[in-house]
Parts: sequence; structure tokens; C-alpha cells
Amino acid sequence: MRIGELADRTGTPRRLLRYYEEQGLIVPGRSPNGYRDYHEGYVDRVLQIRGLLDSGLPTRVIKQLLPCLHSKPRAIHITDPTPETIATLERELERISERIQCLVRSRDAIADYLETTRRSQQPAAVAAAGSGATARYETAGV
Amino acid sequence: MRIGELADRTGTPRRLLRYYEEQGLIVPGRSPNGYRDYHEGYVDRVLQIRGLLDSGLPTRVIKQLLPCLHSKPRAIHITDPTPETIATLERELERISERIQCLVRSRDAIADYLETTRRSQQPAAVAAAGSGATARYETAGV
DNA sequence: TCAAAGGGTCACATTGATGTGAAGGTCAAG
DNA sequence: CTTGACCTTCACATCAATGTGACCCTTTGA
Repeated sequence: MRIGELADRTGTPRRLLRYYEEQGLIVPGRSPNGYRDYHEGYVDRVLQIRGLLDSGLPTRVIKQLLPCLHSKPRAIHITDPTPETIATLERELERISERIQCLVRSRDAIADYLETTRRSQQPAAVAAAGSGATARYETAGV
Repeated sequence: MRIGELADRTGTPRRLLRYYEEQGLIVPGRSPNGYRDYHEGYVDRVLQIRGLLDSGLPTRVIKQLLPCLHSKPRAIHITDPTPETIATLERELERISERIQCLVRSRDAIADYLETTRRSQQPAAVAAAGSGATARYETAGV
């Protein structure tokens, strides 16, 4: 597919798709006429990149993580990682875990807050008007 | 305490403490001489702010979340939130949950990758040299 | 009393992720 | 053959979070 379709399907401006490529996060092929050519897998890939970017990881780090994030088949890892790569991954694993903890704490605090607020509100009105705006957060599924 | 001590205790440059104040995230008192005066609670507060910033939340959003993140005592919430505030919080709750999911997926993928790599490595050498660099990640505690 | 350490404001620089527009090539449809 | 939609590169602009330095004041200790 060409850049426009990928942009539509991922909700990502073309500009950014080119930027991600410039940063080495994606490496599309080229049609004879010079147009970028993306295969199907880039949809998920781009969504994952955006998710990580939103979560505060810089492109530089995401680039290092990407090889791990695509060993879908438990196959042999093509590029056998160097010890430095492994060390980097371990550091990032730790940092990501910290971020998760921080976000989880905040999520739970917000959820508690909303829950408490909701309780202390007049329950009748809530029952009448609230069912459409009910927050759904699971403490379980993480 | 003054800004220098807070900076030391949180590992945060003074410049940024002033910046967070400028953004309304913290509101220190002032000594008679004009120096900023922080109470003990700001240590945790600043750490939390930094954690959220690292996790990709902009100061604008953090500012809105802070009221929830400090209802330590299940007390009455001083400023009873407006419906708009609640709606904002619910949206943010959702976005934070998405980030968590994204990070958790990545964390697990990296952990798997490391685990697999470690297994496929010559186990003898690993047993000999690896015990000091063992990655510790818990899928449980989240 | 003087120096050093720390505090204050102001302001400009930088970096990473983006927005936006100019100038031009490709291609399908009318 | 022309128009419009899509693509290309290049380049400058923006925004938030930071770095950094200038310049001056306050406190403390030798």
C-alpha cells in the first residue's frame, strides 16, 4: 500500500510516517516510480510505534526495541543480539516497568477518585443519568 | 526546605522545579526573603510529576490529575469537581489505561525476547557468568 | 568585611515530535 | 491534454520540556 492508505488506516499524518522512516523505525520498499510501498504488517507496526511514542519512549529507544516486538513466531532471532544490545534491553525493560508502575498508581488513584466522587454524588441522579458515561477500568487485566 | 535541597532529594534540576511551578504543578510558599519554601510532601509530589512526564503525559494533563493523586486520606474532596472535570478525568483514565496496555505488551515482549535469547545461549557460560546480570521483571505485581 | 554558596529573575538555545507549505513528478479519469 | 489526487523532497515553524548563562541579591562563615 502507499503512504496515504497507511496514513488513513493508522490515523497517522504522512509527515510522521516519513519521519519514522527517517528515524529508521520503518523501512518501506519503493515502487518503480519512487513511491513508498508498505506491506500489511506496517499497520500494526506503526500503531505500536505510536503507542510507545505516546508512552514517552523516544524514537531512538523504540528503534532498539522493535526487533523484540516482532518475534511473533518463536523462531530463531536473525540478528543474534550482542551483549551490549542485551544490556540495553535489560535497562529499557527496567525503565518501562517503572513507567508502568507509575501509570498504574496514577490510574488507580484516578479510578478511586472517580469512584469516590460518584458515590458521594446523589445516587438517584447518577442511576438515572450515569449509565452512559460509566467509566470502565479493570484492575484485573493488566 | 529550599529549592536546592528539593533538587538534591528528587534529582531534579532547579530550573525544572521552577518550570513545574510556572506550569502550576507545584505552588511552594515563599520565605520573607523571597526564597521558595517547600514542605516535605513536595518530594513525593515532584517524583510523581517526573514519573508522569517520563510516561508521556504533558504538564497540562498532569495538572488536572494532581488533585486525585493526593487524596491520601479518603477525605472529602475540597473542590468538588465539575462535570467537565469528571469527564476529563474519565478520558484521561482511558488514555492512561491504553498506555499501560501498550507498555505491558512491550515489556512482556522484551522479557520474552531476553528469556529466549538467554535460553538459546550456551547454558554453561550463562550459569557461570550470568547470575550477576539476571533481569528481574515480575509479570505478577502489576 | 569579604568570599562562597545558594537564591531570584530573565532570556535565549536546544532537542524531539510535529505542523505546514512550496515546488515539482506520476497517474487515472474526463 | 488537462485536471485533480496522490506522491516526492526540502525547509522552515511550532510546542513542550529542558539546558545554560547573565546578572543581581541574601545568608553564612572565616
